[in-house]
Amino acid sequence: MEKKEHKDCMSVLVPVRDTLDVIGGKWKLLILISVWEGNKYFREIERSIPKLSTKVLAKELKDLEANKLISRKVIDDYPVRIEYTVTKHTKTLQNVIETLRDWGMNHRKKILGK
Amino acid sequence: MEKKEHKDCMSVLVPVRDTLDVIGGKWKLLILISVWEGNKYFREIERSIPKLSTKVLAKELKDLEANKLISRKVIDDYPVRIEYTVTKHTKTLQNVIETLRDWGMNHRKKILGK
DNA sequence: TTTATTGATTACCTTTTGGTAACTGATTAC
DNA sequence: GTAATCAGTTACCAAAAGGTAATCAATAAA
Repeated sequence: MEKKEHKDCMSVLVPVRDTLDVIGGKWKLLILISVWEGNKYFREIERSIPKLSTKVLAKELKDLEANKLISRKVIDDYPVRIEYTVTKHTKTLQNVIETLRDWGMNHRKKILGK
Repeated sequence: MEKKEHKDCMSVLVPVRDTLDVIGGKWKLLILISVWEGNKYFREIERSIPKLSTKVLAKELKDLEANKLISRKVIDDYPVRIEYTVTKHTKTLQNVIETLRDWGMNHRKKILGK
């Protein structure tokens, strides 16, 4: 048997990578949860997450908006206000977050001793 | 209401981050699945994943071993062989991978049209 | 008039990550 | 003797990510 048969692992890995690209990274989930909790305005979100810079927040909000996990509404008040909120699609992440949390808690026990 | 009450989102985020640190990144899951499928030796794993460099593989295997997701066994044959295998702990990732895959598939539909 | 706030953008720099190629010592095949 | 394979390591360089600070126009308060 010279050559190995390979399972089609790409049909699993591609969507897994999609998910990790969308919610992975240092700030994405932090920002999502801040907005989820009710922080609506740029500065409000910025102040709610220590060490998060303006530049990175602006970029991450764009990414999240492109993935329909954040909606950006322009409010035409005296000073133009921008309102960020989570979407119906964001709520579908609940299960993902819980699964990652549960595995992480179990893993921590495994690694740092029972 | 000047100050907001904040939920304890850290009790969720810390274990979620743990999980993402362990299986996130460009190569970790790819390597894990390659070994899972039966690739046992360093060069064998390296060749099974296009574009993966020796240096990165060596580093990632160390990380995965530190997290008990890969076991490294030295076989004292004529040329010393090293055998990599997945562990019982690796198998507990099945559920996580499936959850990420399912969300990713659903997300793809959402973003790239119904 | 000066200062502060709003939601950002830009230039610049540092840190992290990743990739290339050469090389290690041991062994086996030619 | 020469070449190749094993499991890596090392030095060097390039790309990506991330942080800092200044700046923007609009408005409102002091």
